[in-house]
Amino acid sequence: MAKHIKPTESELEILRVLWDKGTATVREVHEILSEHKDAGYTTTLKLMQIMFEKGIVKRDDSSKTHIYRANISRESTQQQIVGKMINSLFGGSSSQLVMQALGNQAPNKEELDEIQKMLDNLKKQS
Amino acid sequence: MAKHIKPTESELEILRVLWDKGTATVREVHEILSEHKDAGYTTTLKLMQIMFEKGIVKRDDSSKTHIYRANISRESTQQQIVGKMINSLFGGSSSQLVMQALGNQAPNKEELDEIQKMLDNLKKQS
DNA sequence: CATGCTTTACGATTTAATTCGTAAGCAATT
DNA sequence: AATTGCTTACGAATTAAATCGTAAAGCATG
Repeated sequence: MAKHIKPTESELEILRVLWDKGTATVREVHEILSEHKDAGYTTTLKLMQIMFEKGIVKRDDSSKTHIYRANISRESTQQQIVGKMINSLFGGSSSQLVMQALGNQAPNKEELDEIQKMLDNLKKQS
Repeated sequence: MAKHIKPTESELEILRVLWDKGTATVREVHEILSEHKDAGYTTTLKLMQIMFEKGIVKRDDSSKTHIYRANISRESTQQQIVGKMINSLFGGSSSQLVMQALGNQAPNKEELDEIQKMLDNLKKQS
């Protein structure tokens, strides 16, 4: 059932907004993106139209101002991209990626506990 | 001092070969790549020439057949890409990435122990 | 209903990545 | 020395992503 779709970098930026907000108009997405990025309104519009053609987003066009929402989940997209990276950059070893991520940017106490819990579970199974 | 270089997907494939072998000729890289990918020899050559111009690889051209080696380390490249992904896809939370990676593809016993060791260290510090 | 503001649609351009054809050089072999 | 087979160099074509300009349509308000 996993969508075989690889969002580009720009598409990912838009998806993040949609994932956060649930639904959004082009204007709303553009406002948020333009805080950190500098591109014209029609650029964002065009990107979202292309994403619609690709099936990455859905839209409600019953009123003039269309309302967009993501059509692929954050989780499946994360999984797809992380899985790909494990293979392409870490020779298939997820633990290498985990080590790198942990060394990179240490999580706080709560997060550590959460990871510990996950680890305990995996240990039981192995 | 981190190189501000973002290898493309194809460049990463070549880097992986160079990281594994240490040094390699275009022919050697191409042989390995063509096991899984289908592109002509001159394509690989051109890519490696471009990588040389960008400074991603070094080469010894003292003999006719040039000998290439990576000019950015596997570790720093991993760090760069993982860091970027944590921000772009996991809202800056490395633990989210870790959870995703662990759920994605469970490590074996030895790897779990290694992760546990790392986790213990981080806990001490926090 | 005219004006102005916002929207979508869409073509065109730009930029970057990938691919390949062809030429030229060099070395070994005939 | 000609042939063969490898190499690099390099221009050019292709493909994909991102950007933007312009036009047309909808809608509110004077």
